[in-house]
Amino acid sequence: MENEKVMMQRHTMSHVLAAAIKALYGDDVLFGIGPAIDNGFYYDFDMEKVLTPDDFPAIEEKMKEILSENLDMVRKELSKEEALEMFKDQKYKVELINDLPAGETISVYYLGDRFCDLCRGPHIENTKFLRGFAYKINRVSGAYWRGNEKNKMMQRIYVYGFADKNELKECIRLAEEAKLRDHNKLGRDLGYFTTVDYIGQGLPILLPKGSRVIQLLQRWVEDVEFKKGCILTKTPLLAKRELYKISGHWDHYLDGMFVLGDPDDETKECFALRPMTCPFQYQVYLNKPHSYRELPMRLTETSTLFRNEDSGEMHGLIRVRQFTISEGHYILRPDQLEAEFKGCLELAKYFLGTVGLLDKCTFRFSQWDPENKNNKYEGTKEQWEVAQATMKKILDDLNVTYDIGIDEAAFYGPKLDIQYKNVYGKEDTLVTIQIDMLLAERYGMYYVDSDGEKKLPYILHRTSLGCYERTLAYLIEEYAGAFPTWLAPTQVKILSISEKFEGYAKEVEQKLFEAGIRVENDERNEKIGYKLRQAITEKVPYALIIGEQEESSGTVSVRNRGSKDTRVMTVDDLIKEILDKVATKVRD
RNA sequence: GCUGCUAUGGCUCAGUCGGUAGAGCACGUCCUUGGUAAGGACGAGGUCACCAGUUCAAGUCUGGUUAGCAGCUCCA
Repeated sequence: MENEKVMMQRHTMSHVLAAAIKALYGDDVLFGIGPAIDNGFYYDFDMEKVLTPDDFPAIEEKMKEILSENLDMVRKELSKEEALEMFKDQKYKVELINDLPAGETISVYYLGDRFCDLCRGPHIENTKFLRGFAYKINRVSGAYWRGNEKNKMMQRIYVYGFADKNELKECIRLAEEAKLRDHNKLGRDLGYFTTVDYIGQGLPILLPKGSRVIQLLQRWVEDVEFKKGCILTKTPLLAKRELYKISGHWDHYLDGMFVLGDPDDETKECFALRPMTCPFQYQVYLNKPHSYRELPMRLTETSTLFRNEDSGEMHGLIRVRQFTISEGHYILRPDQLEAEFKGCLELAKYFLGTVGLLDKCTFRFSQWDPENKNNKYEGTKEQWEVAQATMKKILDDLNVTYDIGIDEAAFYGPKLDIQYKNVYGKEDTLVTIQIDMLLAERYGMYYVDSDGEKKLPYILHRTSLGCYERTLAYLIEEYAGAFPTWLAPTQVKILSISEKFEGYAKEVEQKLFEAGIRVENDERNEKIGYKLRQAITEKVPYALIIGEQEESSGTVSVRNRGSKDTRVMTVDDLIKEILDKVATKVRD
């Protein structure tokens, strides 16, 4: 297969890179691993010299030199003892050799006499076959040995690599283009959000535009949820440590919580900001006894949460320490689980589809780790197997295509996570639907069934549009800042030809304003072309040009974003057109 | 949290060998009274992220802190 061939070329190139590093920086370099990846390859090194982009040209030059030597890639198989002897000065290789399963063939590859690496292969037979291979060093960064943060951090050199130089060019071009959509840049430039040193990491300020978009989303989500039979709650943003002890969060997630007071001093009150809404919303259920007739009880809340993420984890609006989420907890009878799960999934798909993000979403069935290292998960193996089997059946019944994520579950149950990738390809969870068969018991939540017995309900934890900050970030990236009319913070910008027409401009502004349209009037004494350019830069969907012709005929000249044509129409027709777009939430 | 990089007006960036700051855009005022992607003049705006240190002298050198970026790790 073509793809396999490219991956083999990339893999061989990683040996060439290692050989170049060896040639340039000597024999005391410790070598890690060097696999092929999607857009090229990387190699991990442990060395004194700290690499910077200034070193890239020399490394690329050395790689070119090695490639020009037409070296054979020669495979040799060794016994474990021979391999250990050969790599006795390479501690990472020794570790890899010792971890190989007994009986596994150990092979090494010689790149001429330049470099010899422990490697399973296969490889391109001779570097002359890599002559047309196009590559460019992308970046160098830190990476833990074997991906474990307890291990030493090595230097990882990422290289773009393709069989064809046009593919390489295209890859670099796409990366450059992606940068232009980056919400963390664009969102700041366009005035959606900002950050302030002395407020702190992960605590963005939503500026008027960002606030407006989130308000629009939030009102819409709350209205739809109401129509779906959800019950609104408003619960506190913090609680005493005792609440989190019941829920299990104190034991499982203390490090991730903002604690007010000394968590270890049991003689004093200690509060913590909420990292989730579950235990708060359960109190609504616990307020009084419930009959089976009352279920499902769909509790929802637009809920602000606080999570003390590690300092290096924050990213724009995607990973923050305070965020607001449309969080729901559905208390149900076991026989209602499938139907309610389906309802949650449909709701999420409706929201994501309408805002235009669903097409790029993937679904992940997040399961526990059966080994349950570090006691991360509550409950018994049997309980987990039941919960996961139930979820699998539901997903299969609903024809959901999903990946499985082992050790990605919540501590109380399996999840369906709806994932989205940012412009750099980094994936995060947008929406989650979780089955919880454990927590009701911890809280003593029961219902009285038709037979008069007290029974434990199941709980569905779910978000409907996920975290508003994160969703806003993805929307900025998806639309490159040019929001569809129904979501645009400013829908219309009025540009008058001169002061003489400001009276009429104001009249039009007022009419649009009264129709509920988000309108701005650019009153500066600038030429129309200049004002228009500003409107385009701000990515406003509608620019209205107003002058003598418009005033005398009671019309406006409409220039839509992305179009060079102008339409002359009455203000009423314009209002109708915009309100129609808002009502149907079209992607325009 | 880890590795590396970065920090000069709202934005993009100059600032040489250490001698207390500059441009363009944006903003304000005025002129221009205009027709579809930059009309003109003038003006205001900076404790050079913060705190120490070295020095006669620090935007510039050193250390620390904070924040931003990329990646790793983590993510209820």
